[in-house]
Amino acid sequence: MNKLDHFNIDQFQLDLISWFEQEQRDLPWRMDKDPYKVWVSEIMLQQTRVDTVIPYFNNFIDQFPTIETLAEAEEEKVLKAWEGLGYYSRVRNLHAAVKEVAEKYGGQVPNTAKEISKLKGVGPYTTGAILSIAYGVPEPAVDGNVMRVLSRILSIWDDIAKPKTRQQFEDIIREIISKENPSFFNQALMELGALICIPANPACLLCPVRNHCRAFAEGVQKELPVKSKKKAPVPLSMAAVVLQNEDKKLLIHKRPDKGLLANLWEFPNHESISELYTQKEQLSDFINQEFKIQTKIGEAYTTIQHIFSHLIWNITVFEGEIIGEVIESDSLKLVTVEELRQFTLPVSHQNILKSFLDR
DNA sequence: AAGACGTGGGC
DNA sequence: TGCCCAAGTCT
Repeated sequence: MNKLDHFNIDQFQLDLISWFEQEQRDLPWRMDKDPYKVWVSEIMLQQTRVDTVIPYFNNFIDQFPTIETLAEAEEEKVLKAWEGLGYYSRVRNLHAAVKEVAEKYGGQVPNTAKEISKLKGVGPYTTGAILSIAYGVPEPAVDGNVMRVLSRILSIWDDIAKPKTRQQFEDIIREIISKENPSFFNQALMELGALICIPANPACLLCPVRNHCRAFAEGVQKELPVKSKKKAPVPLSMAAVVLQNEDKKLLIHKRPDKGLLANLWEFPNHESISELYTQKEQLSDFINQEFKIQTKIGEAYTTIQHIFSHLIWNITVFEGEIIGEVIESDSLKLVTVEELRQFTLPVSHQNILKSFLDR
């Protein structure tokens, strides 16, 4: 039994693309088909809502309008333009990949799946999105929307959280994608998922392809897609301190270039390990050894919780003073509140700063 | 394959 | 409040 038996591919393409031509949103990355802008938008849109991305995209393109300008930009500036968007490795990978395109491809984004998919941060979805939208190549671009929409239309009950399932959807898309307009076909599927075929309470009565939809016919649209639940985030106790010197400058530290919040700046902190001695003593000992400074840590004045996708920071926030000299380095600096604006802080540490200024 | 990797919004 | 999500990729 083939899922596509009795499925009218030509009529489906027509109904879907006609709807998209009529109803698509005006979005800044739809102004033209510049492969670079398509690329930037696709990276920003990974796991991120359109409304969140719009201002970031406009600002990013203002600052880095071309491959060349981004390739030549300093990482500090590039990270700053991403501040608050999350998944920061996206922009570090984009930066590295754009440099590669500048050097290896003369500033032209390559137009084959083989070459595009080798670029850092460009996986199967983004490869298909760039190829179809910027170059009109009929390549699948299977994201969460496409899996949700297709699982309903074809009544597919495989778990879309499994990596293997995405491959199966790619195989199906290869069979039904419009060869004449793969760009609109792929975008229409995603637009439909964003506007009509939404996760909860899909607006089937407004759907341009409901006559093609098996889940709608069977009344099971709310049961699809099947998606296994993610593990709950793990709570972690942490102590952080806003340290001032005699000039009221604040001590900040640059995180390592790998892992969580890589290369972002933060206030000195560490994970609380045992109950053997107080959080304050642990923090003090850690900072003295890690940064080779002497401090007088005061009292905790607030607590801040920050929830990531996979963990929760429960941060006890202290204030304190630095005794004597600080030897600054590439990863340790003393800055005024004004100067701090140029550094990229994760939202959790932006909140620590606010709590300090408001205390 | 499954976990790491951010954040803000909706209900 | 708490949970799920939103145009995924890397290891």
